[in-house]
Amino acid sequence: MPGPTAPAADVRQEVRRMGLDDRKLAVLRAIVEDYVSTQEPVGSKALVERHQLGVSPATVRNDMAVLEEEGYIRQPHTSAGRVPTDRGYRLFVDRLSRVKPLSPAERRAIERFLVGAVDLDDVVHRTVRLLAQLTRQVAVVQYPSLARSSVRHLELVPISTTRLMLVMIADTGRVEQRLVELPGPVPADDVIDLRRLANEKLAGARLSDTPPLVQALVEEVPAELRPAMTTLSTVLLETLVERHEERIALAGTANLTRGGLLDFQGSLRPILEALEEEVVLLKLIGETEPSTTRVLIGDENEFDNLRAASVVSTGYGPGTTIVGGLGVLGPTRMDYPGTIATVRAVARYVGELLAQN
Amino acid sequence: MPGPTAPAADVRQEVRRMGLDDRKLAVLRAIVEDYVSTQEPVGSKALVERHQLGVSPATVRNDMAVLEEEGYIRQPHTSAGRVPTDRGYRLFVDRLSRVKPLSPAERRAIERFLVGAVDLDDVVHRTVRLLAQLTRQVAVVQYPSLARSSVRHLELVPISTTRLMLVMIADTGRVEQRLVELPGPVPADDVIDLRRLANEKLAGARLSDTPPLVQALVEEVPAELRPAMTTLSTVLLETLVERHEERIALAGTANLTRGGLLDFQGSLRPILEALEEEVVLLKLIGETEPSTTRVLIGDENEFDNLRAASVVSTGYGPGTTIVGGLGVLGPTRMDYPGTIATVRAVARYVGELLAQN
DNA sequence: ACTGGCACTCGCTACAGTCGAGTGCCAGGA
DNA sequence: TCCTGGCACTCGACTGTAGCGAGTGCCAGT
Repeated sequence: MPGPTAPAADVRQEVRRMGLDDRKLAVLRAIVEDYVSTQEPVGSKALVERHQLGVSPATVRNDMAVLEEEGYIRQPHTSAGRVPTDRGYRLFVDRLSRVKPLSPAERRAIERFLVGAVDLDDVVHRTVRLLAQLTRQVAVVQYPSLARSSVRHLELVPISTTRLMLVMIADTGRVEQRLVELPGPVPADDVIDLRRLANEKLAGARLSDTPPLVQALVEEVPAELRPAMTTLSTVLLETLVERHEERIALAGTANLTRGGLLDFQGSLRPILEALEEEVVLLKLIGETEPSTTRVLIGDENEFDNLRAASVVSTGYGPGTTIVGGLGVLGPTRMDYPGTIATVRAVARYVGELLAQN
Repeated sequence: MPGPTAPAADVRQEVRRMGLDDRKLAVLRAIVEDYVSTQEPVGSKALVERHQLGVSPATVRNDMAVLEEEGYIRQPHTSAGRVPTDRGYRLFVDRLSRVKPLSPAERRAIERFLVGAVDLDDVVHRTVRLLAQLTRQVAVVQYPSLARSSVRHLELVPISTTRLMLVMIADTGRVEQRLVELPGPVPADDVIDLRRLANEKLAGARLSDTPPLVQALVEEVPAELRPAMTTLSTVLLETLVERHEERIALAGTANLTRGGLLDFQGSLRPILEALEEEVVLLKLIGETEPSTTRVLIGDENEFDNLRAASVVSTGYGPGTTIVGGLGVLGPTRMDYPGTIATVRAVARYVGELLAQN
């Protein structure tokens, strides 16, 4: 893979090879910008009126014909203007747009919104609502992933003689509880021992590193505590291994109805269905790559239900580490530069907030 | 207020006074049933064909005219069939319908869905999805209300010398955590004392009864622990008094798109907006009355955004106590008997499940 | 290589006409 | 008194036609 600056040059070259000179790219940029703001197919005449292209509509038409042939734009109907294709948006995002700086008002909104959060739940809920409000789209925030957290403390609360509540507090602020059915009655003193032993061994460890530690723990434990510790460790491991434990917050679904029924080809159904599936959401924003912002446009998306949507997502976390993902989902006809800027900014602020705790 | 059987007789009498004999009621019932299943205005001819009314279309037309005059049905257009009004649905629900018994398949689905829940979160999530799936509508489940819970255990986990994580475990299974900023450094031994004292005083108490206990706790505590206990108690009380702490789970929003755009007069916007507001949801299903099932039809609803929707809700809890509410939201054109039956059944199963823990 | 001109396409809107479901009303019959 | 068959009427849904206009592709000219 080439270095970080190479791809732009590559793209430029490749684009050139296709016969797209700078003016044609300017035309594409103008089409995307106009279409995003007006939501109507844009024609050659309107284009030259609203942008200083320095050429006549006829010339623009010729450029448009080339752009269409290359698959960057298309005509909804023969007698209509042009609309960007997913490929057109992709080129726009990669080559033709600069990330918009946030307005001071937006910065203020972010800060005001996030201060005063008392709780991880609170932070996540505020974040997701903020993101939905600023981008006017559907926002998704993943809770800090357990896999990337460390154990801060394990607590065992007796419910009855054969039942414990296991509470795990992670350094990211997440708190998970599990009911543990013990194989037999365990006296209160033994519970204290179990807790002490477990904390000595596991506190501070990254959750992903615990399986061998838990294994050792079970083996080292005094014989009379062995059965209890075994069930305990089973539950504990399931809490870690099972990635079902990822949690997600969602907000702004009402924003899907903006722009009437034009976006999403008239039916919100598939979108709403996809948003109900945690697995789908996790794949969308659960960052796999480095900390770069990811933009998935239309059919680049792996889920059929989301073919009419775009997703902008990024990772967040204290400092430079990443503990979870967040992002927004909207129509392919989306203000990419603005959305990308907002998503990044919110992720950064949340990261700072987490770093303070 | 009259006894439990009186209202029906009252309604019958009042209805009679309006000149609605049994046949007219049968016509209304038939209209509601047909309209609910076909989603199209129902005419006199179709009615006599599909139901054994024993009279001619003309007679039915006369009855319809009366029903319309009384406000139970209306015509969308002059040359169309009749559609029930909110008032018509109300009469139907109160007088003309029996709660449908659940099918064995549904009972099995409920049982299968709810066994194997490991966690309160798990129970709530499974429940809300189950409810959405069975009723094919939007389901809402309130977590067990803190106000109706008792303290099972308080845990204090040191984060740093001046920071504690306060974890409260309630008997309903809810676990709440709060970060506590102490006024000054507190040694580890003192934290243990704080925990012991707090648990001695508060464990077992209903949360609504704790304010005086917390007050006493602060006063009784040794002087050197006083400042820490004071901040602790502040946080604790805010966790209880602030009813912001109610939590809600939601599922099935995709079901809003069933029935095309006919339901909800063409726009999901107001509905989706309402569903984003926790306060609204709580008012909807947070049961105020006794354990009876509540049905709110159309404009009986206090929120303008939900004028086109109906809500069926009830309380749930272990045994006969009630710790939270659950329900569904759908179009006024809804299978009320079936929905009511399902909501009740799910609430009962969840109650049993909670009773086991 | 760009531009003005021109013929062409085709979606959108308005309008007129037909069809048919459904109604209200009335006179006659049980 | 209540029900019924018959009949005229209403009006939404659908169809077909025509004109408009935005927008295009192409071509000849500079």
